[in-house]
Amino acid sequence: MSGKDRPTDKRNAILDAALELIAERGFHDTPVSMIAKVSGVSAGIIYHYFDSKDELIQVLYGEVKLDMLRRVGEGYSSDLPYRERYDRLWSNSVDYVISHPKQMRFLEQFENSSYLKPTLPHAVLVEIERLVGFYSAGTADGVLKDLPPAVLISMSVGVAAALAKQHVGGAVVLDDELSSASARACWEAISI
Amino acid sequence: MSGKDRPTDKRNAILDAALELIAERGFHDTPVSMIAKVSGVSAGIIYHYFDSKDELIQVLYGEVKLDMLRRVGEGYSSDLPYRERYDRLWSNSVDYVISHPKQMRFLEQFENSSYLKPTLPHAVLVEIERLVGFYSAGTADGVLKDLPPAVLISMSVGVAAALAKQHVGGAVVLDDELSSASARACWEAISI
Amino acid sequence: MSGKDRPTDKRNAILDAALELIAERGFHDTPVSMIAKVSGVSAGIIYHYFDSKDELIQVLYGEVKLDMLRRVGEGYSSDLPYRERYDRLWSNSVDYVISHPKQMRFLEQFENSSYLKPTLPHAVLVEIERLVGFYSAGTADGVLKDLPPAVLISMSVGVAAALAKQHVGGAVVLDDELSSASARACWEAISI
Amino acid sequence: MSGKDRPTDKRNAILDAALELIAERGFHDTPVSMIAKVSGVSAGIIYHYFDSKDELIQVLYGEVKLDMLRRVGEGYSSDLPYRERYDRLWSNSVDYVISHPKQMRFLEQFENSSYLKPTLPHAVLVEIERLVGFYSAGTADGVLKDLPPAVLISMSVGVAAALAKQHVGGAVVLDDELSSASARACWEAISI
DNA sequence: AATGAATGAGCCTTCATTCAT
DNA sequence: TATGAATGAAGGCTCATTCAT
Repeated sequence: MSGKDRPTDKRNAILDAALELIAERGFHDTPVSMIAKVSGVSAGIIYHYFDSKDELIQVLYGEVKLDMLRRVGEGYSSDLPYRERYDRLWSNSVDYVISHPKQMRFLEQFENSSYLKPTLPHAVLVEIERLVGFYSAGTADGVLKDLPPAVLISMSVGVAAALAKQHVGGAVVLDDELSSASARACWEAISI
Repeated sequence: MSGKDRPTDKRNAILDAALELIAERGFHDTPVSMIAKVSGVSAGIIYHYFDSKDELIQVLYGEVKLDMLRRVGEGYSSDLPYRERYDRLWSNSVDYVISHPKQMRFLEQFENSSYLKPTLPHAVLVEIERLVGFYSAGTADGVLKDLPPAVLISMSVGVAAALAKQHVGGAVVLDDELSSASARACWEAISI
Repeated sequence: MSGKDRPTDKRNAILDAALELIAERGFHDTPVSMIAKVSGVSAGIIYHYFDSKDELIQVLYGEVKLDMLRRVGEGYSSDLPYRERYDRLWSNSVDYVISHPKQMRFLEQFENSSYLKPTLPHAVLVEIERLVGFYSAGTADGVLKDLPPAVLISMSVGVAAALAKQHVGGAVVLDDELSSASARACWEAISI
Repeated sequence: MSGKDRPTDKRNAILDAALELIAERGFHDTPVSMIAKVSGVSAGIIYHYFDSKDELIQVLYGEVKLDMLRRVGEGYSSDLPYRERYDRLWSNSVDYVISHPKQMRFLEQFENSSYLKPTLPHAVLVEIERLVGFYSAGTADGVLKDLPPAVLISMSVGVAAALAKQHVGGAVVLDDELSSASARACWEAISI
């Protein structure tokens, strides 16, 4: 450990504490003072790094959302056959949701709240483009049905995320076998 | 309409105003005083009908959720063939989501907030049982895949709701044709 | 039970409930609505019998205080020797305090609150005069010390009440023996 | 005095204002906002120094009660003869009550309210022990009557306080002469 | 950069009182 | 007389934000 914290460490500590607290308690049961205490900084300094509580949350959303999309797209290569790429997307989605419950709680709260803004950060849009690209290419190549990418996404990655969420909630046990069977079923929905 | 309000009218006015305001502004930008003003009652009387703001919201959730589930299950009869029943569920879901945006905004906010309680009202559970019944019977009759009902639900009604939500948000235009095509695709996912 | 309550019954029920509740919970944790509920009447009707919560409490004070003074002065006769009259006052005081804890709690709260008004009801003043009369006559007859009656009262009845209060609170056990011994001691203080 | 307030000054300003206001207006006619205004601070900061209005009042009670007991016990030495020590306690009590009417109003309100808790702060108990010690030693040494200390206290210091209270209220004029005469009378009550 | 005391607006809730019935 | 729904003025408390140090 270096003798003095780099400023970025403090900033990250704030964001980490905010994520953890908001995931567990919600936006409005998470005062700035509590974020300060948990992250080991003073309340005042938070306003040095962020203009307001609102901006802190927006920034946090951007970072978490981007990280999520990148992990879902990880190891993805347009060299692979569609079916294999699909499986990759599916399992990445399931893995992310199951292993990042705090992030998911945060994202869901955010996206269903009035914090959500109509415009997404550019980097996030780029990742979404990549995802859409897979589906539109699949359609163009005659492998996937001729449905809008948004629809195909809902029928595949969307279902994967929904199932993983239910696994976290205890409503179903999504072991490898059930996950594969579900992936196969959804492939029937989207493929020709 | 009689000249005098029945007490139930005032109660309903409060619930209606709360639904509208919370859907648009969120729980925490909706002070009780604002609910009072919009529903045309005094702030104090709200506490005559409900123990607290929290309880008001819980009651509202129970009513809205129950109404939604009933509308989704409407016109449903076990005499019909599975495919027709499925179509019914699909279009009911799409119709409800598209025609009840306030309710949906409210439900989503609630279910992704710390207001959500682990136990649902009995009447709601009954409706959920009905829905689950369709899928488990389908599996037992060899019409639907041998997957847990919760999984089949996510692959069908869940997708319908997701698409309708995107329609409301403007991301896709879910006309009858696209809806039917999507329903057909999802049927491929869940049927044998 | 007669077929209809006489109004005075309802009024008394209100006063009784108020006494009980205020003694236990204090003035400000005793809403009018609670007095109504405990006394089995509606909140509105209380304002038929009393102008305000304040007046209700003033009336209650007057009644309780008068009753207390009368019981303390009970069986008192100017025919008896001073010492016997003194013993009577002493034991009446002790008895009242011990057997009327609610009344005492109420009186003490009232007399140490801003409810207390500088002027007492006439009937109460009359009773106080009787008491003062005993002491001033005693002084005039050369039996009691030449001290103001108020001082002699504090040294006798006042002490009796204080001891009884401590008995109720559990700080001392004021059995007959201790009571007599204490009465004797105080007699030494006030008598010549 | 330095130009900047030490934090303790603000805390004391709050306690002083609370004492003054509560003594004059009672607990429930003394909003926190009024304490803030009179003490020259914002309403919010009071909750930085105290958890709640209730705790503020409890702390205030502890401080006032302790100060009172210490002043009553001032200049007291077990080297002095009992009679002189008694005189000291008597005059200290009278002086305190007469010169601290706000404190007395506050203490009486508090001790006759539901704020009173069964357990006293340790420092207060220590002072009470000292007082009790005087009386039990007096009894052991055969100077005072064989009565429980609590009883002897009521017959002496208790009477002194009662008389001083009446002086403040205007019911008697407790000049030095009357005070001495009363002290002498009570000494007859408690001494052998 | 950093602290944390301080501010003050606003929120949920209570409750004495009124009034239509 | 009697009810209890309704009102509306406070009150206690929280918390995002500022600022002196």
